[in-house]
Amino acid sequence: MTKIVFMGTPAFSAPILRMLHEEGYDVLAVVTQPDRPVGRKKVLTPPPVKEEAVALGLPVIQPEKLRGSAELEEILALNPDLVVTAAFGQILPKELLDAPRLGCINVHASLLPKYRGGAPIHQSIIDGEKETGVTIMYMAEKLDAGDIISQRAIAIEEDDHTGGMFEKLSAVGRELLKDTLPAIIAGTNARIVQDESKVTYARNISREQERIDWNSDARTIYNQVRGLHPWPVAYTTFEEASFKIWWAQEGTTKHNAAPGEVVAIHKDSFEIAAGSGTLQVVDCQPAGKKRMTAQDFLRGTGSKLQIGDRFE
RNA sequence: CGCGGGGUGGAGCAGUGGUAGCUCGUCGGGCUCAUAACCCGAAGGUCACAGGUUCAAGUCCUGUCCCCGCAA
Repeated sequence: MTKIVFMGTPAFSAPILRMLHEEGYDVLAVVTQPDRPVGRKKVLTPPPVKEEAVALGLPVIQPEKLRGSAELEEILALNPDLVVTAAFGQILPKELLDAPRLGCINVHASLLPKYRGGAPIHQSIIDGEKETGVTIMYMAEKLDAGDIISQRAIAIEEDDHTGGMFEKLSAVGRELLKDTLPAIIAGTNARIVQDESKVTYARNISREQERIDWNSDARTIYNQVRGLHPWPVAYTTFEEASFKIWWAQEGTTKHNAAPGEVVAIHKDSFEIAAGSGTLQVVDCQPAGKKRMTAQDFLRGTGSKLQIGDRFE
């Protein structure tokens, strides 16, 4: 039975771990990030992979930093045949990369060499891609640069958003890994060097990327809104305070207003002028309030909203 | 003790110390070929909690709990 050490952290990774366990692989240990303080109250919260591991009765290792740690020695001492990572969130030191007999493989949520980095799902939607997928690859010292073993593509639909794609891609990754593992273990798998000329990057989303630029065209802003939904959410500024736009669509009202101006108010939505076209806000959150439908916003806080008001 | 906004019928909000209101939803009725439209009516709130000031507190004071925006 193949001995595996699994390394992963968020909800994307948990189903993959579960699959390994259910398929009968010998998961020696699960390595995940330490419990982190979450939210305003800083409640110490275990990462989803830890909860999954505990539920499956698997040993958990949570190094603050892998390189040079006692936990690293612990992992090496387990002498796994294979290390499987999926959104682990830490760089693996070379001595670990070189250790397993079958190597270290990674499940990455993009069609490499496109979208190397920590936010491939967000970025591909923000970019308006029609297709993305999952890559299973050998890990190299350089992030997401290792040789490709297998890939599976999946469509990004018009109304897909990051949250939904996370789930879809997690399932695809789980199935693809399940289908690919036998060849990896048998040593009959493909091994394709990445075409460096086609590399693109998807760095972690910055605060600046979350802010809406009303000069952009409506399509671009829509992609940004759904690419940042449901986390970390696109925002703009209204009456000097931040204003989150949870969900929107491209509007149809014709206008020649300045970007950011309200150009239409409907019963359950309102439209803001973009560089071209309009963004029709459906779900929003004024500063200090909870998320609400545009209908609720227009009934209460936004009841004074009128044509010509300005979002910035 | 990081900064700030806020807790009022099911939802979103208003409310200047003196009878708790608005829009929507819900229920009943009406109009209509019909409707998410319109008309009439009804139910539904110990105004987050605990003290205090006052003849009188949703409103003023003090403390506690909770929610949210920003910053970490």
